[in-house]
Amino acid sequence: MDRATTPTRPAGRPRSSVDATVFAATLDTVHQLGYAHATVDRIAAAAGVAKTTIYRRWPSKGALITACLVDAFGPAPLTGASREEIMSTAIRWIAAKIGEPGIGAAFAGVFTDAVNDPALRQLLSAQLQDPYQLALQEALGEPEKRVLFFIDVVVGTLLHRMGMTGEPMDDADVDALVEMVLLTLR
Amino acid sequence: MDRATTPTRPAGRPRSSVDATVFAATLDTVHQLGYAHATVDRIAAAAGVAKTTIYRRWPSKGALITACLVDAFGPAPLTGASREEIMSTAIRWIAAKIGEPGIGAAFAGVFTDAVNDPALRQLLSAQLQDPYQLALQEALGEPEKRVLFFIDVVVGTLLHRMGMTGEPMDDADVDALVEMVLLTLR
DNA sequence: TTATTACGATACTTCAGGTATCGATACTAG
DNA sequence: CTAGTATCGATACCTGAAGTATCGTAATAA
Repeated sequence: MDRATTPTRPAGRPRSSVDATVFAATLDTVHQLGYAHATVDRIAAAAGVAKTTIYRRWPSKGALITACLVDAFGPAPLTGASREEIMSTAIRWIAAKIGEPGIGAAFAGVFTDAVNDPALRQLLSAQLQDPYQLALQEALGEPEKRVLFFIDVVVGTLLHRMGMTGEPMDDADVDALVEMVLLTLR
Repeated sequence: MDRATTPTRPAGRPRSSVDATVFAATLDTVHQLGYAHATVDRIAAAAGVAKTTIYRRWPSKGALITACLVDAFGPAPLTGASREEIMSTAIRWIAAKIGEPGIGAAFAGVFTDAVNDPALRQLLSAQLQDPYQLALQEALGEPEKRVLFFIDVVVGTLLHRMGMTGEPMDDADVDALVEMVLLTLR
């Protein structure tokens, strides 16, 4: 196991750097078994790590999944010559991400858990939604309320399709979604 | 307790008609405690009924919630002089329903459960989505794929807002949603 | 060498969905 | 009025999963 090498290393045994391994095992397990059956025990086993090690890093399953999604999404590509192009690129990017194996199910699952867990809802909002919302606000020059509305529309639509069919939205419908949002953005 | 009076009553003690009581207790419990803490035990207690009685009528918590929602929604008001008016009326109707105490949380919760339970997903689709989808297809004269897309957009958006904020969407944003869908419908 | 901290393993607690059992009750049929 | 049948409430139980506690062992700094 490789180690975390910090400039000022504190005393004691250093934490083994297992984040990447655990994230990969998490997505893999969710992909294969679904969110509900992807227990922390199974994720730990798949990562070759003890369950206690996971709970030392993330305080709950929801927090683990959230961190995993933040890692998987990375920064949004808010590129384009116009606001329309930026919005179009962003929608297609999130649609593609949600279509990746494990990510859509993990997203729908943690969202679902968050509905009845205010602490998790706040975490999800702060870690996953706020950064993209702020970046979009900046890139589009739209007020917060309007950007939040667009996020509800795009992410809600994609997750609803994923939840009802078990499959990510096909390209034709993603095109329709882009078109619909652009008509309103203009 | 009043009884179910069937024309040809079968032998044995007749079932007490508790559906309405149980549905009311279900929405009330979900409203007060949230979906996850609204356990079948608590719902049964609130309805003044044994848990076994509930499981004799509905095979799972998901099935109970689904039946409860079907009962709460009732038939959609697909009225209006034009397709635009029909769509507008339908969107405002479902938005208002999801805003009623307990219904939004119950909907989000059972949707959430369905993501990882194919049997429940099929039940939810058959009992809750298909009737409205078919009626909309008929009323709007749009192909199935397009109606399904509209349902994903409208319901997905409303549930995402409900899930992320804990509050139903306000009137201004429902207006924006109607406007957005109508721009695409035209 | 010692103090400190993380590690894996394992047992445990809590809670919720769902099942099984049982005596009591409300009917129908004769 | 009696026998048969199916439901009722109550209760105990099983299973699975999140999260906690404990403990001996391993890795590092001083």
